[in-house]
Amino acid sequence: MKVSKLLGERFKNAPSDCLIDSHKLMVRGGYMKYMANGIYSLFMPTKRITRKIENIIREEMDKIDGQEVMFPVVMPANLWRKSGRYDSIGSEMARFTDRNNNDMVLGMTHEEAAVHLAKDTAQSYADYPFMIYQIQTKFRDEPRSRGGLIRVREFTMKDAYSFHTSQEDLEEYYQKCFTAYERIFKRAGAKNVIPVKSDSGMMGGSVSHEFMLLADIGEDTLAICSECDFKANMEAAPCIVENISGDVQPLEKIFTPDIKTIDDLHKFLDCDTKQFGKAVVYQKNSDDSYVVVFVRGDLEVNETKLRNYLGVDIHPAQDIVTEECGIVPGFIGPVNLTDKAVVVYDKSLEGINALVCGANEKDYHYKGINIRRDVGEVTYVDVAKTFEGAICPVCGKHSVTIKKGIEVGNIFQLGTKYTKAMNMTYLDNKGQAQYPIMGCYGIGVGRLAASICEESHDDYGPIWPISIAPWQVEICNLRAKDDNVSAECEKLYQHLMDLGIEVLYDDRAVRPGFMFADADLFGIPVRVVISPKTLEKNCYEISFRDKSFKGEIPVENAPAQIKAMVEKLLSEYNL
RNA sequence: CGAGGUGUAACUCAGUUUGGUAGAGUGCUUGGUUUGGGACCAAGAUGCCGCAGGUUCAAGUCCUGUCACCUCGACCA
Repeated sequence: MKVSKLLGERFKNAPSDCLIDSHKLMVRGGYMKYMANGIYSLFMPTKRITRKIENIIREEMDKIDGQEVMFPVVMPANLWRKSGRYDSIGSEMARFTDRNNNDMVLGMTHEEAAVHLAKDTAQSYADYPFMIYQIQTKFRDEPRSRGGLIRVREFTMKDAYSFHTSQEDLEEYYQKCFTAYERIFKRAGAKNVIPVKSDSGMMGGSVSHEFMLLADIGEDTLAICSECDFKANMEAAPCIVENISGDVQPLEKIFTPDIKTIDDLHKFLDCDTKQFGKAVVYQKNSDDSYVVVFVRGDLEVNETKLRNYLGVDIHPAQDIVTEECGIVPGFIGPVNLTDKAVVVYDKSLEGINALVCGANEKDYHYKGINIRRDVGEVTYVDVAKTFEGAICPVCGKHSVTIKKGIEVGNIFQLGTKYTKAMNMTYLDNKGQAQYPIMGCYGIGVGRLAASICEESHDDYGPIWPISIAPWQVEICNLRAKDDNVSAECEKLYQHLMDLGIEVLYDDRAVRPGFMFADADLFGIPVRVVISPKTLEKNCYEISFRDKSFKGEIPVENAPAQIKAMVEKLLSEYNL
């Protein structure tokens, strides 16, 4: 490809909306063009990158016996009614009616389609297990997209669905897929991708992992043990703390005028926040009834864990009217609390002998609360957010660290939710009808490309790993108006292409600085510079985008040498 | 959905307070001089000033409404 004909403008200033490096560089480098909120067109370099990522994914999926298929983007609502998700999913699913007034949806995930496709053709246990996958456009009407390709509404995703006749078989395949994912990310040149245990939602019992590319701009928070293998999404991470029991004290009501927050109370009483019981109020989405959660004063509530424990959806309480519910905001405590609310005690309070909590009365708190003595036997559950320095739930050391990550892939043991809902069965070897057990496995292709840019760039542009780089070699013609130089460039360009190398040739008559700035934005691993200067010495100048190599090679035999370099670079990504 | 902010050229932005010919830099076109890290000179093209309504002799500027986008939060199958 010649740069003079390549569509896509590269410029110095990124639009002010671009807040993260990968977004800035990919807009500045002519990789993508904004069309609407969360919707982008992609220029040729990006298409080439994502195609390479897709091919890596394809190869790895095929290796674990995946069958590539294609589901429709537009599906009838009735299919989604069968699984119940037409109603349970909110406005992130795009819906419309066709000319006959049938309800239709745009695919945001394809469990229903996968079951629909497989259901009538996999009726015997002998057909199992199998996995089908596709690489296709999804549309999810996200409340808010951000970060360029990191979080968009329309995106390309590889989604895979496996079907099994036993949980053991699913688990075995799940592990294979896990390994395949690790290979995919390595081969694509993503250096810092780690698998973490993730929240499996309210279905219970299911196992799922997310593959997280560690990056400060990541939207997910991860709890990672610095001593052992424990890695989990914050949402799913147990919070384990050491409680200081302290001495048993008498219950004492104290006057705390207008002291409503833990912070105020801490200043007022001058004691450790670990001795406070913090109350956080939620409401059930279903009927707005109240849920009061008590956690240790220095901790926060993990709403995902709370949601899972309650088994219903909740939201933070709004506009609490004491007269109606008996809850006194700012002064909530376990003693004499209204019975109208569901009360949840976090494990962090277990065993503390004397707590400071609200007295459920304006301007009063209790000191010396002993839950067993003053409230009775209660159940303690883990609903607190873990934190930097918390105790690792696996190795037991104070070694939890908190990091940010971008979710680039996830794998999930689905179970029979969809096969049951859509009545997909097979006959086992005893002639009994059974529901297949499913797993599902996703990778966001564009997000992965942007994430790799995020972790692999400098101030001047992306540094693409050669396995996914839009081209392997860029030729910079430093003097396009010089016939000699141009002829030499053209010759090398043709020669390298004949050798099967992907070449971008910058044939424009622009100043060197301009050309180098663009080359940095292209981020192509190997750069060949040809100018009157280099030809005088009868050589080309070669440099690597990651600055790991710079040198000159003689003109004769250059194509073979360049090919060898490319192959050596590629070999680092061949697993 | 809540709070805040922004809409003027392909990009960055000025102009809005105090109404009076639509601006700058970058990019683009043409010609020339240049040529190893975003050159210089000259000439040019590019605007529904988000949209609608209103006030006014006159609206980018004031008023009302509306839409879009951005940030934080909520949400995230």
